[in-house]
Amino acid sequence: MSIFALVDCNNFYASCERVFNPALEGKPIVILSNNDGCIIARSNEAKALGIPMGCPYYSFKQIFQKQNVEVFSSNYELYGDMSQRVMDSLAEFCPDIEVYSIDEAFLKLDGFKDRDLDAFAIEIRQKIKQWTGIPVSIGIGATKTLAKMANHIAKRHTQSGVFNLLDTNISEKILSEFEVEKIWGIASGGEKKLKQLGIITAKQLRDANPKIIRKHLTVVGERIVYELRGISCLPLEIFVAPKKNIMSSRSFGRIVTKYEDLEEAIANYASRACEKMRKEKSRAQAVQVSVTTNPFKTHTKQYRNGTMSRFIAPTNDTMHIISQAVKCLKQIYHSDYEYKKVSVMLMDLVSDEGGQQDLFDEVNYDKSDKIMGVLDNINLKMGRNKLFIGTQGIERNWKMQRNKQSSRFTTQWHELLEVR
DNA sequence: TCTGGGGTCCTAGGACCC
DNA sequence: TCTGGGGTCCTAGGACCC
Repeated sequence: MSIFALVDCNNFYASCERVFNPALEGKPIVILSNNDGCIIARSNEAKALGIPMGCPYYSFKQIFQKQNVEVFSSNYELYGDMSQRVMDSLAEFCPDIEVYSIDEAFLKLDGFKDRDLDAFAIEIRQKIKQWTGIPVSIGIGATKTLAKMANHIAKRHTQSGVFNLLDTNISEKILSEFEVEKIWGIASGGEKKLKQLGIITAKQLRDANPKIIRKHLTVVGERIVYELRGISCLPLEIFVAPKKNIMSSRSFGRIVTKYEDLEEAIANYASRACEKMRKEKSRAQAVQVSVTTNPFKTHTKQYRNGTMSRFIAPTNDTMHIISQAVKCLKQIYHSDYEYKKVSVMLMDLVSDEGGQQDLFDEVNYDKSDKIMGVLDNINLKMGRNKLFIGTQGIERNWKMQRNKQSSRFTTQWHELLEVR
């Protein structure tokens, strides 16, 4: 039998804000999405006030003022760096680590069977807090799905922040009380189908016929059944799989109708996506551009469309990709809509080393790679977008709003925390 | 006034082949 | 009247995750 642990940072974004601003301790905090649109993270105190996840900020503004809720725009530079610190710290304890998301990691504890796992988890938790300032919860189980479940319990129903589902006596009781929709991988669609089959608890799902579950929830659901039985179907993925697609998309800070503004935005998103792609050491084989109006403004004319351009050979050249993206935009742009969002997706990524060269060797990567290297180096040293392609424009008045951002304490010298 | 961004995996169905 | 069988590849769309 395997042993998995899921380590999950508590209210991660809110906790990051607190590390550098201890006065926030005990206060309700919310963090907003890009454009200060939605609530995407809440401290426990904010949750206790009944502020739902994903709700629009404007509809709660007054409540926030009345209840003295601290509001922050999202600060991904800070959160990303704090995440790195947490993950590096975890790796000190266990070499078999899968970084699952910005605030979660799976550990495989098979090599620690002889230890008191609860005590070990409590030690990890205490050290992470000491080294990074971030509180975490740890769930332990025989599969990833069970470790997730254990973490859910750890976060809500324990003082220690640690919960272990390996003990069968405990797990029987927990599974019989655990609602099926809280299981990792079961969302509202699956919940509905399971309820029609009379399955309400995790225990019922575990004991259901896997073939019948597969019929209704595909192989994904069947795997969950086995995972609940302690049979691991989802292995630890230590090596980060190279990305297959890279997307850059952003809602606008205001309504945009002019073609020129959209073109600027597309060029900027394409440029950003290309940077990410080169960092991954990949090249794309196609680019897809999509545009959409604001779906919440139901009284205005709605429009959404996208189109794709395939390249002759894989490329990560910003200039080439911008020009292709702009061609796509021209195909789908109509002047009579109010646009809210555009996106650029680089698709079918392949490694930039070796790999397939163009059949007729028309593509000479050397020159392009040199130019892109210079571009990336300058922007790395001098700051994002110091050097950019003309199409990206200068005014960028479509840009998103982010008015309540905290300092990037850990990644920018001029934003270091000052102690007076 | 005002509603995020970025991914993955799976399946069904069409196109095409022999 | 009546029209095979089996396979692969690709794509769009759905579902789900954080």
